[in-house]
Amino acid sequence: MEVRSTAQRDLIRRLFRGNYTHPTADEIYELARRENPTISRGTVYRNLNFLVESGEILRIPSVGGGPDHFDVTTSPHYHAHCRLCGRVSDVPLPYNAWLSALPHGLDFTVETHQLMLFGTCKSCTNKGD
Amino acid sequence: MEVRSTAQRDLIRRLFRGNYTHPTADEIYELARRENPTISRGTVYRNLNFLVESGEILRIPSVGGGPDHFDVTTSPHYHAHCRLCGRVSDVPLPYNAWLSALPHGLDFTVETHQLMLFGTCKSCTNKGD
DNA sequence: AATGGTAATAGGACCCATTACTGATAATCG
DNA sequence: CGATTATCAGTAATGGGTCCTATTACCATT
Repeated sequence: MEVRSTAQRDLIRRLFRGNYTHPTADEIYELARRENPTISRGTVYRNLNFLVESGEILRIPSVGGGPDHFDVTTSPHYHAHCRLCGRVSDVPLPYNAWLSALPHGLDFTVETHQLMLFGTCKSCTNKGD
Repeated sequence: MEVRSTAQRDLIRRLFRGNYTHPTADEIYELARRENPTISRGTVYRNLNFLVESGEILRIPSVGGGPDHFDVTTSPHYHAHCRLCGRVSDVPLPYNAWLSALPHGLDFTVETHQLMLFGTCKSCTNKGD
């Protein structure tokens, strides 16, 4: 299937360049609307899925109902979720670090895994609990 | 606030006794309806929340859109999610095992964490991919 | 430059899991 | 027993996301 370059797709790509804030689909939608007020939510979702498929960005699946986040850093790594501001940040813990600790003889074939820390980020802590 | 004992709450409690299948709210709803056909979804959700609050069961938050699962085993532990049948099983990896590996000087105060393995469970593997 | 084929779009309907609201029912206390 | 009010059944509403339909935009070819 031929892949076309469109203004909307390129806009979304640009919104990610140098953006390490792990935005949600809705945040991307709001940013995109500032430059293209008629862009639709469907287009944002479709292109985020496309960019994840093509390996340009990473999806950080929600844990427990909230929205998914997206990440320009495509090498797999872990994330921390601030339960006060809802923002997601990177955790400099080597991926697969603990997987070697997995017991053998598990009745389960592991393909991937997801680790998420929950707590309070620096800036929320500083603002006073 | 006074806590009352009701048939619906006790029924849901009973459905968990000896049930290590990590059911979803909907699975509990279907089981409950076999004994009490007029029980409502709202009641199931309300009581699952109640039982989680009171520490009688554990909520396993969904990762990536699916429904939450619930667990009679209340001591924290890890889970594996079969992406074929959707069932959740326990992983005998000591909780907090890897947390000691966390780098110090993180700009984040960790309160809890969630680890989920994704892959294929034994019975789905046996059924042939 | 116009054309055909088809990818991608805007906008909205729809889906799923869950929560919130609204009387009605019933468990507990006095 | 009767009053209080937690809990209930039933339904509407919510939030995040997908899917559908008509329309538009891209691009290779004449």
